[in-house]
Amino acid sequence: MARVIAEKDDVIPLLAEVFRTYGFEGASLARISEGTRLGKGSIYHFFPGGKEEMAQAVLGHVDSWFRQHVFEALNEREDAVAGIKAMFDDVSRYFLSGQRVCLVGVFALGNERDRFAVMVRDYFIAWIDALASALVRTGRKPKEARTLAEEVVGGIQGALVLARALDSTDVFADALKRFQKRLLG
Amino acid sequence: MARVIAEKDDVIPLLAEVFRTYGFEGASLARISEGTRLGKGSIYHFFPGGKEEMAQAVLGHVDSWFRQHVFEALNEREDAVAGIKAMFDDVSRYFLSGQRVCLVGVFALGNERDRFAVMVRDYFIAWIDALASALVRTGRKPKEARTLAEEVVGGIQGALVLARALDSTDVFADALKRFQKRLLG
DNA sequence: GTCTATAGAGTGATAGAC
DNA sequence: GTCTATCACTCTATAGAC
Repeated sequence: MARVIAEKDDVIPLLAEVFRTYGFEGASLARISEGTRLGKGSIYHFFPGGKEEMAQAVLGHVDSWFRQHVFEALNEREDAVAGIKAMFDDVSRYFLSGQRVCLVGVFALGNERDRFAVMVRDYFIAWIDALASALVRTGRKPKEARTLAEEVVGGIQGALVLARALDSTDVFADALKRFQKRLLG
Repeated sequence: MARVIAEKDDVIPLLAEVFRTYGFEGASLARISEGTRLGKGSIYHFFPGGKEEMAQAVLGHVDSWFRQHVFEALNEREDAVAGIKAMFDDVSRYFLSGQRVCLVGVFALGNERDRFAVMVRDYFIAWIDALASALVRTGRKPKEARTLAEEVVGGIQGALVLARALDSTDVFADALKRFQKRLLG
Protein backbone atom coordinates (compact mmCIF):
# COMPACT_ATOMS: atom_id res chain seq x y z
CA MET A 1 0.00 0.00 0.00
CA ALA A 2 1.41 3.33 -0.97
CA ARG A 3 1.79 5.22 2.26
CA VAL A 4 1.40 8.86 1.46
CA ILE A 5 2.19 10.77 4.61
CA ALA A 6 -0.54 13.13 5.62
CA GLU A 7 -0.59 15.14 8.77
CA LYS A 8 -3.53 16.63 10.52
CA ASP A 9 -2.24 20.13 9.81
CA ASP A 10 -2.27 19.41 6.09
CA VAL A 11 -5.76 17.99 6.21
CA ILE A 12 -7.44 20.86 8.06
CA PRO A 13 -7.23 23.45 5.25
CA LEU A 14 -8.76 20.96 2.82
CA LEU A 15 -11.42 20.15 5.37
CA ALA A 16 -12.08 23.85 5.84
CA GLU A 17 -12.73 24.24 2.14
CA VAL A 18 -15.29 21.41 2.23
CA PHE A 19 -17.15 22.98 5.15
CA ARG A 20 -17.01 26.39 3.51
CA THR A 21 -18.42 25.01 0.29
CA TYR A 22 -21.18 22.79 1.65
CA GLY A 23 -21.82 24.08 5.17
CA PHE A 24 -21.86 21.88 8.24
CA GLU A 25 -24.90 19.80 7.33
CA GLY A 26 -23.96 19.58 3.67
CA ALA A 27 -20.44 18.39 4.37
CA SER A 28 -21.04 14.67 4.01
CA LEU A 29 -18.28 12.17 4.65
CA ALA A 30 -18.28 11.34 0.97
CA ARG A 31 -17.58 14.98 0.17
CA ILE A 32 -15.05 15.24 2.96
CA SER A 33 -13.34 12.11 1.69
CA GLU A 34 -13.26 13.52 -1.82
CA GLY A 35 -12.09 16.94 -0.71
CA THR A 36 -9.31 15.66 1.51
CA ARG A 37 -8.46 12.72 -0.75
CA LEU A 38 -8.52 10.55 2.36
CA GLY A 39 -10.40 7.36 3.10
CA LYS A 40 -12.85 7.20 5.94
CA GLY A 41 -10.31 5.28 7.98
CA SER A 42 -7.80 8.09 7.78
CA ILE A 43 -10.41 10.71 8.51
CA TYR A 44 -11.56 8.96 11.64
CA HIS A 45 -7.98 8.32 12.60
CA PHE A 46 -7.39 12.06 12.70
CA PHE A 47 -10.81 13.00 14.04
CA PRO A 48 -12.20 10.23 16.24
CA GLY A 49 -14.94 12.62 17.32
CA GLY A 50 -16.40 12.69 13.82
CA LYS A 51 -17.83 15.72 12.10
CA GLU A 52 -18.13 17.70 15.30
CA GLU A 53 -14.42 17.36 15.97
CA MET A 54 -13.61 18.16 12.35
CA ALA A 55 -15.66 21.35 12.45
CA GLN A 56 -14.14 22.29 15.79
CA ALA A 57 -10.65 21.84 14.36
CA VAL A 58 -11.49 23.86 11.28
CA LEU A 59 -12.99 26.71 13.31
CA GLY A 60 -9.90 26.68 15.50
CA HIS A 61 -7.69 26.85 12.45
CA VAL A 62 -9.57 29.80 11.00
CA ASP A 63 -9.59 31.53 14.37
CA SER A 64 -5.84 31.16 14.90
CA TRP A 65 -5.09 32.30 11.37
CA PHE A 66 -7.00 35.52 11.98
CA ARG A 67 -5.42 35.96 15.40
CA GLN A 68 -1.91 35.53 14.03
CA HIS A 69 -2.35 37.64 10.94
CA VAL A 70 -5.15 40.13 11.34
CA PHE A 71 -5.74 40.67 15.04
CA GLU A 72 -2.08 40.70 16.00
CA ALA A 73 -1.28 43.30 13.36
CA LEU A 74 -4.16 45.41 14.66
CA ASN A 75 -3.21 45.05 18.31
CA GLU A 76 0.54 45.23 18.24
CA ARG A 77 1.65 47.42 15.41
CA GLU A 78 2.92 50.72 16.61
CA ASP A 79 1.49 52.24 13.48
CA ALA A 80 -2.24 51.64 13.91
CA VAL A 81 -3.02 53.01 10.46
CA ALA A 82 -0.69 50.47 8.86
CA GLY A 83 -2.29 47.70 10.93
CA ILE A 84 -5.75 48.65 9.70
CA LYS A 85 -4.57 48.81 6.10
CA ALA A 86 -2.98 45.39 6.54
CA MET A 87 -6.30 44.07 7.83
CA PHE A 88 -8.11 45.11 4.68
CA ASP A 89 -5.40 43.58 2.50
CA ASP A 90 -5.54 40.30 4.43
CA VAL A 91 -9.33 40.22 4.34
CA SER A 92 -9.42 40.87 0.62
CA ARG A 93 -6.95 38.08 -0.07
CA TYR A 94 -8.37 35.65 2.46
CA PHE A 95 -11.91 35.86 1.12
CA LEU A 96 -10.70 35.86 -2.48
CA SER A 97 -12.39 39.20 -3.08
CA GLY A 98 -15.70 37.84 -1.88
CA GLN A 99 -15.76 34.55 -3.73
CA ARG A 100 -14.86 32.66 -0.61
CA VAL A 101 -17.24 32.64 2.27
CA CYS A 102 -16.54 33.23 5.98
CA LEU A 103 -16.94 29.88 7.68
CA VAL A 104 -17.60 31.46 11.06
CA GLY A 105 -20.27 33.69 9.56
CA VAL A 106 -21.95 30.73 7.89
CA PHE A 107 -21.92 28.82 11.17
CA ALA A 108 -23.37 31.85 12.94
CA LEU A 109 -26.37 31.85 10.60
CA GLY A 110 -26.99 28.12 10.75
CA ASN A 111 -28.60 25.80 13.21
CA GLU A 112 -25.10 24.61 14.19
CA ARG A 113 -24.44 27.99 15.80
CA ASP A 114 -25.34 26.78 19.29
CA ARG A 115 -22.98 23.83 19.06
CA PHE A 116 -20.04 26.08 18.26
CA ALA A 117 -21.33 29.17 20.04
CA VAL A 118 -18.15 29.86 22.01
CA MET A 119 -15.79 29.75 19.02
CA VAL A 120 -18.17 31.78 16.85
CA ARG A 121 -18.63 34.42 19.51
CA ASP A 122 -14.96 34.65 20.45
CA TYR A 123 -13.88 35.06 16.85
CA PHE A 124 -16.07 38.08 16.27
CA ILE A 125 -15.37 39.60 19.68
CA ALA A 126 -11.62 39.29 19.12
CA TRP A 127 -11.92 40.92 15.72
CA ILE A 128 -14.07 43.80 16.92
CA ASP A 129 -11.87 44.37 19.98
CA ALA A 130 -8.68 44.38 17.93
CA LEU A 131 -10.06 46.79 15.37
CA ALA A 132 -11.52 49.08 18.03
CA SER A 133 -8.20 49.19 19.86
CA ALA A 134 -6.38 50.14 16.68
CA LEU A 135 -8.96 52.85 16.01
CA VAL A 136 -8.45 54.30 19.46
CA ARG A 137 -4.76 54.58 18.63
CA THR A 138 -5.65 56.54 15.50
CA GLY A 139 -7.31 59.07 17.77
CA ARG A 140 -10.92 57.90 17.94
CA LYS A 141 -12.86 57.97 21.18
CA PRO A 142 -13.34 54.48 22.66
CA LYS A 143 -17.08 54.43 22.14
CA GLU A 144 -16.89 55.72 18.59
CA ALA A 145 -14.11 53.23 17.85
CA ARG A 146 -16.20 50.34 19.08
CA THR A 147 -19.23 51.33 17.03
CA LEU A 148 -17.10 51.74 13.91
CA ALA A 149 -15.42 48.39 14.50
CA GLU A 150 -18.75 46.63 14.86
CA GLU A 151 -20.02 48.32 11.76
CA VAL A 152 -17.02 47.34 9.65
CA VAL A 153 -16.73 43.74 10.87
CA GLY A 154 -20.45 43.28 10.31
CA GLY A 155 -20.20 45.14 7.03
CA ILE A 156 -17.55 42.73 5.77
CA GLN A 157 -19.87 39.81 6.50
CA GLY A 158 -22.69 41.55 4.69
CA ALA A 159 -20.45 42.36 1.75
CA LEU A 160 -19.67 38.65 1.44
CA VAL A 161 -23.38 37.88 1.27
CA LEU A 162 -24.00 40.59 -1.34
CA ALA A 163 -20.95 39.68 -3.40
CA ARG A 164 -22.12 36.09 -3.64
CA ALA A 165 -25.73 37.02 -4.25
CA LEU A 166 -24.83 39.41 -7.06
CA ASP A 167 -21.94 37.20 -8.15
CA SER A 168 -19.62 40.18 -8.23
CA THR A 169 -16.14 40.58 -6.81
CA ASP A 170 -16.45 44.33 -7.35
CA VAL A 171 -19.19 44.57 -4.75
CA PHE A 172 -16.80 43.17 -2.16
CA ALA A 173 -13.77 45.16 -3.26
CA ASP A 174 -15.77 48.42 -3.32
CA ALA A 175 -17.17 47.75 0.13
CA LEU A 176 -13.67 47.22 1.54
CA LYS A 177 -12.49 50.46 -0.05
CA ARG A 178 -15.42 52.37 1.46
CA PHE A 179 -14.80 50.90 4.90
CA GLN A 180 -11.11 51.73 4.78
CA LYS A 181 -11.88 55.27 3.75
CA ARG A 182 -14.39 55.71 6.55
CA LEU A 183 -11.92 54.43 9.14
CA LEU A 184 -8.85 56.26 7.90
CA GLY A 185 -10.41 59.21 6.12
CA MET B 1 -59.19 9.84 9.26
CA ALA B 2 -59.42 13.42 10.44
CA ARG B 3 -59.20 15.51 7.33
CA VAL B 4 -57.63 18.75 8.43
CA ILE B 5 -57.81 21.12 5.52
CA ALA B 6 -54.44 22.51 4.60
CA GLU B 7 -53.71 24.81 1.73
CA LYS B 8 -50.41 25.43 0.06
CA ASP B 9 -50.47 29.07 1.12
CA ASP B 10 -50.76 28.05 4.75
CA VAL B 11 -47.93 25.56 4.43
CA ILE B 12 -45.34 27.88 2.87
CA PRO B 13 -44.73 30.09 5.92
CA LEU B 14 -44.18 27.00 8.07
CA LEU B 15 -41.90 25.58 5.41
CA ALA B 16 -40.00 28.87 5.34
CA GLU B 17 -39.35 28.64 9.06
CA VAL B 18 -37.92 25.13 8.64
CA PHE B 19 -35.56 26.25 5.86
CA ARG B 20 -34.56 29.32 7.85
CA THR B 21 -33.78 27.23 10.90
CA TYR B 22 -31.93 24.34 9.29
CA GLY B 23 -30.78 25.65 5.92
CA PHE B 24 -31.44 23.91 2.64
CA GLU B 25 -29.32 20.82 3.28
CA GLY B 26 -30.34 20.58 6.91
CA ALA B 27 -34.06 20.78 6.13
CA SER B 28 -34.77 17.06 6.06
CA LEU B 29 -38.20 15.73 5.20
CA ALA B 30 -38.56 14.60 8.79
CA ARG B 31 -38.00 18.17 9.99
CA ILE B 32 -40.22 19.54 7.25
CA SER B 33 -42.91 17.06 8.19
CA GLU B 34 -42.62 18.06 11.83
CA GLY B 35 -42.55 21.78 11.09
CA THR B 36 -45.52 21.71 8.76
CA ARG B 37 -47.38 18.97 10.67
CA LEU B 38 -47.90 17.28 7.32
CA GLY B 39 -47.17 13.71 6.31
CA LYS B 40 -44.76 13.00 3.52
CA GLY B 41 -47.66 12.19 1.24
CA SER B 42 -49.25 15.60 1.74
CA ILE B 43 -45.92 17.34 1.27
CA TYR B 44 -45.36 15.67 -2.09
CA HIS B 45 -48.95 16.42 -3.04
CA PHE B 46 -48.24 20.12 -2.64
CA PHE B 47 -44.69 20.01 -3.96
CA PRO B 48 -44.25 17.20 -6.50
CA GLY B 49 -40.84 18.63 -7.33
CA GLY B 50 -39.53 17.79 -3.88
CA LYS B 51 -37.22 19.94 -1.82
CA GLU B 52 -36.19 22.04 -4.80
CA GLU B 53 -39.78 23.07 -5.45
CA MET B 54 -40.35 23.70 -1.74
CA ALA B 55 -37.33 26.00 -1.54
CA GLN B 56 -38.38 27.74 -4.74
CA ALA B 57 -41.86 28.37 -3.30
CA VAL B 58 -40.44 29.65 -0.05
CA LEU B 59 -38.01 32.00 -1.78
CA GLY B 60 -40.87 33.26 -3.92
CA HIS B 61 -42.96 33.87 -0.84
CA VAL B 62 -40.20 35.82 0.88
CA ASP B 63 -39.54 37.77 -2.27
CA SER B 64 -43.13 38.78 -2.79
CA TRP B 65 -43.54 39.75 0.86
CA PHE B 66 -40.62 42.14 0.55
CA ARG B 67 -41.89 43.45 -2.76
CA GLN B 68 -45.35 44.14 -1.39
CA HIS B 69 -44.27 45.64 1.88
CA VAL B 70 -40.76 47.03 1.70
CA PHE B 71 -39.95 47.70 -1.94
CA GLU B 72 -43.33 49.09 -2.83
CA ALA B 73 -43.25 51.53 0.07
CA LEU B 74 -39.79 52.63 -1.05
CA ASN B 75 -40.74 53.01 -4.69
CA GLU B 76 -44.19 54.47 -4.56
CA ARG B 77 -44.54 56.60 -1.51
CA GLU B 78 -44.56 60.24 -2.33
CA ASP B 79 -42.77 60.85 0.92
CA ALA B 80 -39.46 59.03 0.36
CA VAL B 81 -38.32 59.68 3.92
CA ALA B 82 -41.40 57.96 5.28
CA GLY B 83 -40.82 55.04 2.92
CA ILE B 84 -37.28 54.59 4.19
CA LYS B 85 -38.40 54.78 7.80
CA ALA B 86 -41.06 52.19 7.04
CA MET B 87 -38.38 49.95 5.56
CA PHE B 88 -36.38 49.97 8.77
CA ASP B 89 -39.49 49.26 10.82
CA ASP B 90 -40.47 46.37 8.58
CA VAL B 91 -36.94 44.95 8.58
CA SER B 92 -36.70 45.13 12.35
CA ARG B 93 -39.99 43.34 12.80
CA TYR B 94 -39.47 40.82 10.02
CA PHE B 95 -36.10 39.65 11.30
CA LEU B 96 -37.30 39.70 14.91
CA SER B 97 -34.56 42.17 15.81
CA GLY B 98 -31.90 39.89 14.42
CA GLN B 99 -33.04 36.60 15.93
CA ARG B 100 -34.49 35.48 12.65
CA VAL B 101 -32.19 34.92 9.73
CA CYS B 102 -32.56 36.11 6.12
CA LEU B 103 -33.32 33.01 4.07
CA VAL B 104 -32.10 34.62 0.87
CA GLY B 105 -28.84 35.61 2.52
CA VAL B 106 -28.33 32.11 3.85
CA PHE B 107 -28.96 30.67 0.40
CA ALA B 108 -26.51 33.17 -1.08
CA LEU B 109 -23.75 31.89 1.18
CA GLY B 110 -24.44 28.21 0.64
CA ASN B 111 -23.72 25.74 -2.08
CA GLU B 112 -27.38 25.96 -3.11
CA ARG B 113 -26.79 29.49 -4.34
CA ASP B 114 -26.30 28.41 -7.95
CA ARG B 115 -29.53 26.45 -7.98
CA PHE B 116 -31.52 29.50 -6.90
CA ALA B 117 -29.22 32.11 -8.39
CA VAL B 118 -31.93 34.05 -10.21
CA MET B 119 -34.22 34.46 -7.21
CA VAL B 120 -31.35 35.31 -4.89
CA ARG B 121 -29.95 37.88 -7.26
CA ASP B 122 -33.31 39.46 -8.10
CA TYR B 123 -34.25 39.85 -4.46
CA PHE B 124 -31.16 41.85 -3.61
CA ILE B 125 -31.22 43.85 -6.83
CA ALA B 126 -34.85 44.81 -6.26
CA TRP B 127 -34.09 45.88 -2.71
CA ILE B 128 -31.04 47.94 -3.66
CA ASP B 129 -32.84 49.54 -6.59
CA ALA B 130 -35.86 50.45 -4.50
CA LEU B 131 -33.80 51.96 -1.72
CA ALA B 132 -31.58 53.85 -4.17
CA SER B 133 -34.61 55.30 -5.92
CA ALA B 134 -36.05 56.49 -2.62
CA LEU B 135 -32.71 58.04 -1.72
CA VAL B 136 -32.64 59.93 -5.00
CA ARG B 137 -36.01 61.40 -4.08
CA THR B 138 -34.55 62.59 -0.78
CA GLY B 139 -32.06 64.61 -2.80
CA ARG B 140 -29.08 62.27 -3.17
CA LYS B 141 -27.20 61.99 -6.42
CA PRO B 142 -27.94 58.73 -8.26
CA LYS B 143 -24.45 57.32 -7.82
CA GLU B 144 -24.23 58.22 -4.17
CA ALA B 145 -27.72 56.81 -3.63
CA ARG B 146 -26.73 53.51 -5.17
CA THR B 147 -23.60 53.18 -3.08
CA LEU B 148 -25.50 53.97 0.09
CA ALA B 149 -28.23 51.50 -0.80
CA GLU B 150 -25.71 48.73 -1.40
CA GLU B 151 -23.99 49.55 1.84
CA VAL B 152 -27.18 49.47 3.89
CA VAL B 153 -28.68 46.35 2.31
CA GLY B 154 -25.34 44.56 2.76
CA GLY B 155 -25.00 46.05 6.22
CA ILE B 156 -28.34 44.59 7.27
CA GLN B 157 -27.17 41.13 6.20
CA GLY B 158 -23.94 41.60 8.13
CA ALA B 159 -25.82 42.83 11.17
CA LEU B 160 -27.84 39.62 11.12
CA VAL B 161 -24.64 37.58 11.14
CA LEU B 162 -23.17 39.62 13.99
CA ALA B 163 -26.38 39.62 16.01
CA ARG B 164 -26.54 35.84 15.87
CA ALA B 165 -22.82 35.39 16.50
CA LEU B 166 -22.90 37.64 19.56
CA ASP B 167 -26.40 36.48 20.47
CA SER B 168 -27.54 40.05 20.88
CA THR B 169 -30.64 41.78 19.59
CA ASP B 170 -29.06 45.12 20.50
CA VAL B 171 -26.35 44.66 17.89
CA PHE B 172 -29.04 44.45 15.23
CA ALA B 173 -31.20 47.25 16.58
CA ASP B 174 -28.21 49.58 16.92
CA ALA B 175 -27.06 48.83 13.39
CA LEU B 176 -30.49 49.69 12.01
CA LYS B 177 -30.51 52.96 13.94
CA ARG B 178 -27.08 53.89 12.58
CA PHE B 179 -28.11 53.08 9.02
CA GLN B 180 -31.29 55.10 9.28
CA LYS B 181 -29.35 58.06 10.66
CA ARG B 182 -26.80 57.86 7.87
CA LEU B 183 -29.51 57.79 5.22
CA LEU B 184 -31.78 60.44 6.67
CA GLY B 185 -29.31 62.49 8.71
C1' DG C 1 6.37 -6.45 17.67
C1' DT C 2 4.47 -1.59 17.97
C1' DC C 3 2.84 2.49 16.19
C1' DT C 4 0.75 5.37 12.78
C1' DA C 5 -1.46 6.22 8.47
C1' DT C 6 -3.93 4.03 5.03
C1' DA C 7 -8.18 1.93 2.39
C1' DG C 8 -12.60 0.43 2.25
C1' DA C 9 -16.28 -3.26 3.28
C1' DG C 10 -19.97 -3.28 6.29
C1' DT C 11 -23.18 -1.35 10.20
C1' DG C 12 -27.94 0.40 11.23
C1' DA C 13 -30.26 4.62 10.62
C1' DT C 14 -32.20 7.94 7.86
C1' DA C 15 -32.30 10.51 3.61
C1' DG C 16 -35.44 12.06 -0.35
C1' DA C 17 -38.67 10.36 -3.80
C1' DC C 18 -42.90 8.44 -4.87
C1' DG D 1 -45.81 3.14 3.69
C1' DT D 2 -42.09 1.64 0.52
C1' DC D 3 -38.37 2.17 -2.18
C1' DT D 4 -33.20 2.79 -2.93
C1' DA D 5 -29.40 5.73 -1.98
C1' DT D 6 -26.78 7.78 1.15
C1' DC D 7 -25.85 9.10 5.87
C1' DA D 8 -22.32 9.03 9.90
C1' DC D 9 -19.66 5.88 11.68
C1' DT D 10 -17.12 1.13 12.98
C1' DC D 11 -14.10 -2.31 12.04
C1' DT D 12 -10.76 -5.14 9.96
C1' DA D 13 -6.86 -5.40 7.33
C1' DT D 14 -3.28 -3.56 5.38
C1' DA D 15 1.58 -1.11 4.68
C1' DG D 16 5.78 0.80 6.24
C1' DA D 17 8.80 3.26 10.09
C1' DC D 18 10.71 2.32 14.31
